[in-house]
Amino acid sequence: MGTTKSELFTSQHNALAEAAKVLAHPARVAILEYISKQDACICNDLVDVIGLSQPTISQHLNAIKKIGLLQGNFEGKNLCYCIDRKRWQELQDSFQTFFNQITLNCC
Amino acid sequence: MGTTKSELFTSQHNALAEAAKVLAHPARVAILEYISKQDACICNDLVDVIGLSQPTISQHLNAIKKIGLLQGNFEGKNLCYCIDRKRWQELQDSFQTFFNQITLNCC
DNA sequence: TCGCTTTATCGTAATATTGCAATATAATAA
DNA sequence: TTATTATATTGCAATATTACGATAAAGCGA
Repeated sequence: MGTTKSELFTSQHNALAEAAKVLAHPARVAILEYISKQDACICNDLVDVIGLSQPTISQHLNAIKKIGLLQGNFEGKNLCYCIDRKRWQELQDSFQTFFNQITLNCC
Repeated sequence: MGTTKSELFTSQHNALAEAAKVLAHPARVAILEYISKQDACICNDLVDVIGLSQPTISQHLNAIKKIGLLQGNFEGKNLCYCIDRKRWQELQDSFQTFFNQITLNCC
C-alpha cells in the first residue's frame, strides 16, 4: 500500500496525473514561471528567489526535468535551464482537452 | 520537514498547486471524468468502475470535495455527486492563465 | 422492528514527498 | 596548481499520501 495502483487506469489518465504532480507544488510552479520570465535563462538565482535550500531546488528541478519539461544548456560557466517548448505545448493541450471534455450536465 | 513551505509562495502559486494536487492521481482524474459523463450523476458505481475499494474511493471523493469541485445531493436513497460548474470554470481558467503566461522565449 | 445497501470514518501499514546538512562533482578563475 | 563557484547527490528526519479492513451511520424496504 501507499503506492498508486497505476495499472488500474488508462495511460492518458496516468499521464495527466503525472503532469499534474509536477504542478502540485508551489515551488515548481514558481520555478517554471521564473525560468520563463528570464530572457537569459541563467539559473540558480532560484535559490535566492524562491527561498528554499539549494539541494531542495535541485530536487524540484529534477522533478520538472523528469517529465521532459526542462532543457539544460551551458552558457559560460552557469547552467542554463529552459522550458522545452514542445513538451510544454503537449501538457497545455492535455489539460485543455481534459477540462473541455468534462461536460457538467448533471444536477 | 516533509511539509511544504507554503508561506514562501504567492497565494496564486499555492492555489494552483492545490488544484494540481487533486488532478495528481489517476483515480481522481478518472472519477471526475466518469461523474461528468453520467447524465444522471448517481454514484458508487465508482467502486466497480474504478476498481479501488470503497473507503479509498470515498477518500478520493473527499479530496475532490475539499477544493470545492463536488456538490452532493440526495436523489432517492443514493448519494448524487456532481461537479460544481463555477469552481470547475475557475480551475480551468487558472490552468489556462498559467500555461499562457509562460512565454518560452529562452535558449 | 430487522436486515440491507450505501457512504463515511477509524485505524493502520506501506510508500512517497518535502526539506536540509553534508558532501561530491565539475567548471572557471587566479 | 589551488581556490572559488555552481550544481548534483547522499543520507536522513518529518510529514503526507495511498490503500484497505473493520466498523459506524443513515436511509430504505420488508
